[in-house]
Amino acid sequence: MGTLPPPDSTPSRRTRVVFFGTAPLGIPCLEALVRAPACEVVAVVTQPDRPRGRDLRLQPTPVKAVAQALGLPVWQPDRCRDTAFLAQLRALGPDLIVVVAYGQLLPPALLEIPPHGCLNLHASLLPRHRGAAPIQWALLEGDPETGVTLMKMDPGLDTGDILARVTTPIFPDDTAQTLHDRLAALAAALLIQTLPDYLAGRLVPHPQPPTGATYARKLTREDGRLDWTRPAAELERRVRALTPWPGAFTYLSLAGHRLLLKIWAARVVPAATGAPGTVLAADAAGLVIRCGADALSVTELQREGGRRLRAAEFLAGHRLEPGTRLDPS
RNA sequence: CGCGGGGUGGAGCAGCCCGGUAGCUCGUCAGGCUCAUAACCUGAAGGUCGGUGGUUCAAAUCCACCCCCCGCAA
Repeated sequence: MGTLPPPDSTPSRRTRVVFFGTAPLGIPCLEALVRAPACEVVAVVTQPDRPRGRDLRLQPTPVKAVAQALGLPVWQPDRCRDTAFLAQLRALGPDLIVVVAYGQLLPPALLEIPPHGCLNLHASLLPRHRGAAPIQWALLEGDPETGVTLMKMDPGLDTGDILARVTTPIFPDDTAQTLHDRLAALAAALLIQTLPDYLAGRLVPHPQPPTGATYARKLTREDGRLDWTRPAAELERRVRALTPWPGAFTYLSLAGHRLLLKIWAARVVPAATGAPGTVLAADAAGLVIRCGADALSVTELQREGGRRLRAAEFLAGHRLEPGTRLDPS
């Protein structure tokens, strides 16, 4: 592997970029890099195919599917710290690595490969919500706003120096899906706007503030279980934070057995009486369930085996009398 | 062979085990009631019960294969 000439000495040469990404969040960034005239995406690194879907068949990652459609070379090392992979990457001679939702920590030996270093786009206002699920945790905690941070990667988990960031308000009806899509688009725009200045050395990296760091741990299916003793406002946020995955759910006893009930949309309505988990009303306007404080009017739901239905449609086929208890222990 | 649920008038469901007249909650249409209404009352239209084959005097229902949808799991 020869020494790369300084970028300034060959201004007409396109920047050789290797893109690391797995989840859909990175797709707009990848597409933007491919469109950028000053960049050449020389390879895409993504996680190995994993069994997914109803038959547990091996499926490509979302980023891989897009990369293949774009005709880009795709690499899928089991572990990106393996020396064989590092050698392969080094041989490619990237000027820059861009990482978005890749899913593995990059070792120092990898971070040192590109002359311009490794940039990461993270879907939060760092140092808040470092980690795997920043979008969901911003919603869960009721943050008034969130955003995307572009940082120069260091060996820590989302601890690198900040190069740029953009904020967006969290709207009352935002779900993890809508917020994700907005942040993904913002990330792509931020990357493309910032890249020329960064490559020209005109950006000063700022260390992350020493306080305010939180860790947004990965969600599990059990995080979706609604605890009716919690206040309705909190449960409403949880519904939006876990839509579409892993999904908020509860249980309903129907015809003698326990039925999984996914809650897709709900709003808070005032209520002062009734035990938590009790159905207060069930009509076309919604399925009103008493919570620890106030009540949740479920407007969209889905029983196991069934499709997603509006409350009125669901109730047309399922008799639900006021007084019914959900998720009985 | 990862586990499981389901496809029944326009929507959502019951009926299927124990074959024999197509049911419920809505919607639609017509009429009635009402100052009025998405409310209420009466009536009507609308279904080759996902497809193909089999068993049977007779299949939504039992058997075989196929197509499609969904939950778990990832």
